[in-house]
Amino acid sequence: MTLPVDSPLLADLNPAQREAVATTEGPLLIVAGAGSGKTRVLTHRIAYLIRESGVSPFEILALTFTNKAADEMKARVEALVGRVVKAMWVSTFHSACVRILRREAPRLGFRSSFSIYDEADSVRLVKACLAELNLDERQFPPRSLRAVISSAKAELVDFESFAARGSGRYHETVAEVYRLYQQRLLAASAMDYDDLLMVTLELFGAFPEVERVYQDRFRYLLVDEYQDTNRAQYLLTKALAAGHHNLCVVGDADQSIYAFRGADSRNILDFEKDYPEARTIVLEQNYRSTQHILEAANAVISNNPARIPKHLWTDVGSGDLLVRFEADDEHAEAEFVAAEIEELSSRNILRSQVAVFYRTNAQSRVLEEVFVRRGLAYQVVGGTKFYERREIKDVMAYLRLVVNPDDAVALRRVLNVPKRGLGDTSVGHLERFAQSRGLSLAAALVEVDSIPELGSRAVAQFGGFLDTLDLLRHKAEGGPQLALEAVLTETGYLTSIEAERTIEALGRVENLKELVTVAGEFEAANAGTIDVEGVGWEARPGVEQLEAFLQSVSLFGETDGLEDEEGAVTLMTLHNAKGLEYPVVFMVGLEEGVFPHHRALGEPGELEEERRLCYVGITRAMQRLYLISAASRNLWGVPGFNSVSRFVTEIPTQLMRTAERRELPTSSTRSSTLTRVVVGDEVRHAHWGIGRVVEVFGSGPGAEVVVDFNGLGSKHLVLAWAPLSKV
DNA sequence: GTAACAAATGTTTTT
DNA sequence: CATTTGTTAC
Repeated sequence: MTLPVDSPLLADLNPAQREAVATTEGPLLIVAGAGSGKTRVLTHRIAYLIRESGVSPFEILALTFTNKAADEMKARVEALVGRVVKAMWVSTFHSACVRILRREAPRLGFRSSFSIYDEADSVRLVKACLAELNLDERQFPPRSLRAVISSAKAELVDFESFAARGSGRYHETVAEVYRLYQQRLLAASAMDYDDLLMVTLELFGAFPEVERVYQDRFRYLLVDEYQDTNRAQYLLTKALAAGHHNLCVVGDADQSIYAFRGADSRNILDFEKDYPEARTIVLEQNYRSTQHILEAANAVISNNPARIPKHLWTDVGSGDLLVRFEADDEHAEAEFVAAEIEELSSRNILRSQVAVFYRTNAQSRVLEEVFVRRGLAYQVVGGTKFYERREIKDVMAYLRLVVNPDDAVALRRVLNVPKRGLGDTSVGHLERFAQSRGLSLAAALVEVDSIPELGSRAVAQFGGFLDTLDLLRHKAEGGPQLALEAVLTETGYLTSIEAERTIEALGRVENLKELVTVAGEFEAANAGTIDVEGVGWEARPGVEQLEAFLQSVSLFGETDGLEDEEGAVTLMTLHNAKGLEYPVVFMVGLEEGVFPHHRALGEPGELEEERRLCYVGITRAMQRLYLISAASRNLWGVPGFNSVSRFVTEIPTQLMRTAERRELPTSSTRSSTLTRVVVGDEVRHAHWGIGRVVEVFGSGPGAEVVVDFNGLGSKHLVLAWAPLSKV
């Protein structure tokens, strides 16, 4: 075939990349090895469609898995084609579905301002269902029930098929919970993450004319990380591409690391079966890593049976050897990492070029302690997420109630927050009343007068709560920021936290302030933007902005807030590392039982997924890779001795050198470097900042101190454990 | 109804 | 060990 090689968009691409960009028509599979310029190809392809093929941006839909990936793609396409990118749909599967559902969900009985339940909301609802069915939480743990329901939904198994596909008492009960759970979601006009995909597909099934609209509109479809699609995402892709078949999918089966949440790498392996006319282009040249790093990655991944061999190669040279270090325990591990990073900075390697990857979030704690103590700037991606903090969820629940009065989970959450004398007894009466009359909780609330069991005080409090909500609905017309400020003041939430006068409360106030700022920024960013359907440029009224704000927060993910902070080392899980690259990478906790995780040890399938995760980790590194393990590690306060991870032994020894043991400044590696303090000392705490010692009990490392932080609260601390240092 | 304390229980990874 | 849940005393 002939390609118009004169397009500047094809200029600095290799032949395979060029073909991937210019093959615009028909199904196309791009097998993109790690670091092979995948994003570059995708963005150039979009630009090529617009600039060379004359495709309207309105006709392009690009789907990614994370908002971060979507944002990056948008930014890079914008650099190529300009502001017209704002009119394009470049989004995650989930937000694309939300955009469709905001418009179409009323056909299925949902408000267009439906709520989106995150995992915690979802667990709460499962609990409520268990209570309603008089089931024991111990026998049916809500979290695992939610997980079962979630995986069923990812496979598009509704509660009827679920009930039919198994037998026995346990299965029947789960099916019953599933049924009630769905019923409650609909009644609350709410969807969980899985519903966003499943309901969209239901919508397409029930209203072919609606499906047709989106099929016709999106003539060109691009899907990133196709190996991570689950059944629902696969079918959604298929449905949208059914009319025109201009479907371009990009992925790498070796980087499939989400099977645990329903991803099925057969989707990418079977692409050519689904679309017999498909072209396949393989990108094998790696532009990211040194040869040594690539060889290590290839060596590890080749231990997975039944994979299609791939030969990633690079011409950047062999580079440094990988660095291997075995620490005595997790503290020594963290000390080594910190010391090594300091050593690297003395050789002009910036901290922002360094990342530390671990298997589980809990592993970040020791690293953080050590980094704080040594004054090493770092940022953690993920972990306790901002939007999952209690105070944030509380005020967001108020906002959700403002736009969706049916949201029962949000209602239950804030009915007595802040405390207004509506405890379990009163709320229990309300719930029984609602249930007996077949009313929603919101509807029952309006009729509290007719609940005989309630005392006059409770009735008045319920009434006051309703009035507050009305007031908030009124204020919400002023947009997200004003709505939020109204929640903080009118509900008494802020006052009640401030009244606690503790350090923790101070932190919460800070977080709430931050949220107000975020809301303000959201307004600024969305003022006068083009509206969802591209109908025209118009500022959206306050309540609609609020809905959009809630939606963006609901779908806000792990890596999304990540900006390369100047001078800070980045800490994250291996899962979060996908799609990123760093000149220097530390992989820690390379021990059997940690990585590979003990849950995977007996399961060949899961072990292979762990190995792919390892492959992902290794291939993030550009120049330098450290492989670190600890001979002993405390797990849940109990010391454990794990052997070195099989992944380390799978790497040829000639690719590695063993690091020398560094001189460690302190041998008794505990959190605090302080052994002696006196009243009046100024100290710095990892989380709470600077404070003054006001009391000391006992002596030595076992001593307890009382520290007054900023005069705004004080804290009892055990000297040996608290991450304290002298100012 | 709430606050303070004791016990139990749980950790993989995430849109 | 850290958070959440259950129990007790006000």
